Amino acid sequence: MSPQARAQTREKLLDGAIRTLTEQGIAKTSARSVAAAAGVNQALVFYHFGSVDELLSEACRYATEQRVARYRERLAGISSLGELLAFGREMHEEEREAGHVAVLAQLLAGAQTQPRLADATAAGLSLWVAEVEKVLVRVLAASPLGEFADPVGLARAVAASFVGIELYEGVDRDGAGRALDALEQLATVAAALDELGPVAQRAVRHRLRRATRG
Amino acid sequence: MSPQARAQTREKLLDGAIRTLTEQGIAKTSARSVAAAAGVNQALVFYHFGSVDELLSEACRYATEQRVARYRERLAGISSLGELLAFGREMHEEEREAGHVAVLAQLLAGAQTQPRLADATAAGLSLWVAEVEKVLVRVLAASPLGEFADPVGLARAVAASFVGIELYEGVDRDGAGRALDALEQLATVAAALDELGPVAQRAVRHRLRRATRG
DNA sequence: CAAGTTTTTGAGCGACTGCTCAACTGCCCG
DNA sequence: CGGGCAGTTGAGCAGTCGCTCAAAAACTTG
Repeated sequence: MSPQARAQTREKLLDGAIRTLTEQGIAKTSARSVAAAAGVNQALVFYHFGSVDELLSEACRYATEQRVARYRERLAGISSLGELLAFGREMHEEEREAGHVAVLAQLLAGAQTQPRLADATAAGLSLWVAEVEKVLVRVLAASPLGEFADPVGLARAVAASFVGIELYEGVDRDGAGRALDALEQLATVAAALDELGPVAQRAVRHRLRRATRG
Repeated sequence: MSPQARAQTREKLLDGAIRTLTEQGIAKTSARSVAAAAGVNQALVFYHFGSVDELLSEACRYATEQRVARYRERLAGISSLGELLAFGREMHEEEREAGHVAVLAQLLAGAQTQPRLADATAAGLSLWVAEVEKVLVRVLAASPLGEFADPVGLARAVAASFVGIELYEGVDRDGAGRALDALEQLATVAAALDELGPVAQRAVRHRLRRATRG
């Protein structure tokens, strides 16, 4: 067998794992169902990855790295909270059928009781967190009110919340849409605060300093 | 058998389902594992509920109604975003071992491909959404800036985000804690805006009106 | 072409799944 | 006391699970 064949089969299995995870859910993702989605024999899961958990761990990394790399440029162009939210929405719609983000939601659910999977999922999610953090650092640095928020914590909150909203969308698409609308509206409000005149700006900053000192 | 015995066994199974769901995850929740946690025979799952899915659906409703009823009074006393976030954190810590909220996260993950479960989960989550919405309506009505936010959408965003942060906590407790810190800080900022003097208040409102009109 | 290595396969193991069922228990009512 | 019945049980069925393994197939090298 050629060395490319090995990589090809591994890739088929990784893609099959991601498709199965998003189409059938973590509960129905098995060596046989993944192999069927990949169009190969189920024994190859164990030949190439050793165990199902290991395959899922690598699939998590594979899917996340792929997506992060794909969107890195667009993320680099984001300069406001509104744009960040709009980006999240667009990316989610683009990838809906491929489900490369929902993978994380399914794996997070499965990871609650499987330490091996928990590590891989945490690592995968942290790739997104790191990207969001970069954006937030930039956005907050550009905002006169940026000093009143913690980009590190917010990046985690944004990434985790997105996972939750994604799961919610699976059972109530309209509700999830309205939730995203409300958040975008909130981002608009935040942006408007940045554009206050100098007098109002100073009053706001003064009040915020007093409030966040105690 | 007395009619109370029937209700007793059902309750044992419902509690067993919730415990299994949170301790083992959706993937390892089966008629036998739930029955073992409940201390009864596995056949009773089918005698009393007809199927495992039906048991999980009822367990979702059972757990959510129980929790919402238990916290309704405290929710009624909340009058700011900061208090709402602090409440979420407290409730989560109180129930960590019982896991009555994490149930929703596990069920949401399982519901992505099981329509029967999706309905029950959506219904369960909507109980929380309704409570959060009441709080938000009150909080926003009391805030001079309340008109610039949509309580219906925000309630859904808050509830879904909480589910996501809960899942995130399962793989990175410190990260989740920092995320909650950042959100509380943000709530402090929002509260501070409410307490601006009349001149700054008017400037802010004027700017927000212009920004959210377009 | 033959020998050797890597990859792929189908069959099969024990354990588990959802679910059924005949048999059994304990209670109410005649 | 004796049916009748709600509730409970363990055994068992067909199917899937993770995983193993010997053998076949595909490819590389001499």
